[in-house]
Amino acid sequence: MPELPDVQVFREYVDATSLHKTVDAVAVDDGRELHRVSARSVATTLRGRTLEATVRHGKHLFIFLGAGAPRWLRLHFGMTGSVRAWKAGRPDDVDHVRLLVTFADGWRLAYLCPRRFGEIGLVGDPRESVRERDLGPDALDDELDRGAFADRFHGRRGGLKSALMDQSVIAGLGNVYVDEILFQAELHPKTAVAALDRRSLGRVHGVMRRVLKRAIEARVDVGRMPRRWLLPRREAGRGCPRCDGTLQATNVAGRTTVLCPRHQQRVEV
DNA sequence: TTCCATGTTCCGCA
DNA sequence: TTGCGGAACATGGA
Repeated sequence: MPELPDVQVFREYVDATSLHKTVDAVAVDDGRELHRVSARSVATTLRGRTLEATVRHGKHLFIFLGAGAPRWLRLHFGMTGSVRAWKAGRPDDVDHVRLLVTFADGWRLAYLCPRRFGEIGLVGDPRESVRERDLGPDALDDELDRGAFADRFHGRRGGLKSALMDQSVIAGLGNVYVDEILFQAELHPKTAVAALDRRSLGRVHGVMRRVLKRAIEARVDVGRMPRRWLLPRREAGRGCPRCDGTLQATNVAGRTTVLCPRHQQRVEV
C-alpha cells in the first residue's frame, strides 16, 4: 500500500496527532527495521525532543526533531507499514509495533510494519537521504513540470512501467499507482519509453499528478475514488470501467499488472 | 495448506 | 552500460 499517496496520508496523520509534543519514552521492537542506527541511539535521540514538522520525499517520511542532532527521523514503510496514534491508558491492542513513541501528554505514536520490509533511520537532512538512496525528484514536486518530467526519461531504453517504477527516475510511484496512471493515460505498460515523444510524456505527467492528488484527497480510500478508476476494481476478469473490455492480469517488470487490453493497446510513437 | 502480496535489492543475462 | 526477469527478504491474509 505505501506509495506516495499513502505516505502523504501518513504524513498528514502524524501532523494532526503528534506535532509539537515532547517525547517522553521510546520503545524499539527487535530493531530489525533499523537502518544504520542502533535502538539505543534512536531512543536517546528522540527522548526529550519535539516532533516539529514533517517532510515527504517519494515514499519516505521525514520527521523534524528540532534543535539537536541528528535532526530528522526517517521512516520508510516497505509493503505494509503504517502509523497509528492513540491515547495511552486503554489497552494497547495494536499489533506489529516496531517503534513506539510515548509523549509527555500520554498520547502515543506507533510505527507499524507487519511484514518488516520498512526502514527506520536517523538523518542529518532529508536531502542527504535522497542523494544517498539515489532518489529522483518527488512525483508531486511543483518544480517537476512536464518539461522536467520528460527530461527524466530522455535516452532511457526499456518499458514505460519499469521507468515509472524506478525511484531514481521519479520518486513515489509504485505498482498500483503506475497501473492506474497507465490505465488512465491509455498506454500499455510495455510501451517503449523511446517510442514516446515529449508531448505524450507531458500527458503522462498530467495524468500522474491528477491521480496522485485525487488519491490523497480520497485519503487513499478506494471507496472514495472515482468510479472510472482502475484502483477500486483492480482484479482480472472484471469489466473495464471505461470501455467494453475485460480487465486482465499479467506480469510486467516482475510485478502483477492489471490493465484493460482493449483500451491500453496503444504504443505511441 | 498453499499462494500471493502494495517495496527494494541483488544477481545473471542480453 | 542499461535494463529486464527472477529470486530473495518476512509475514500475514485469503
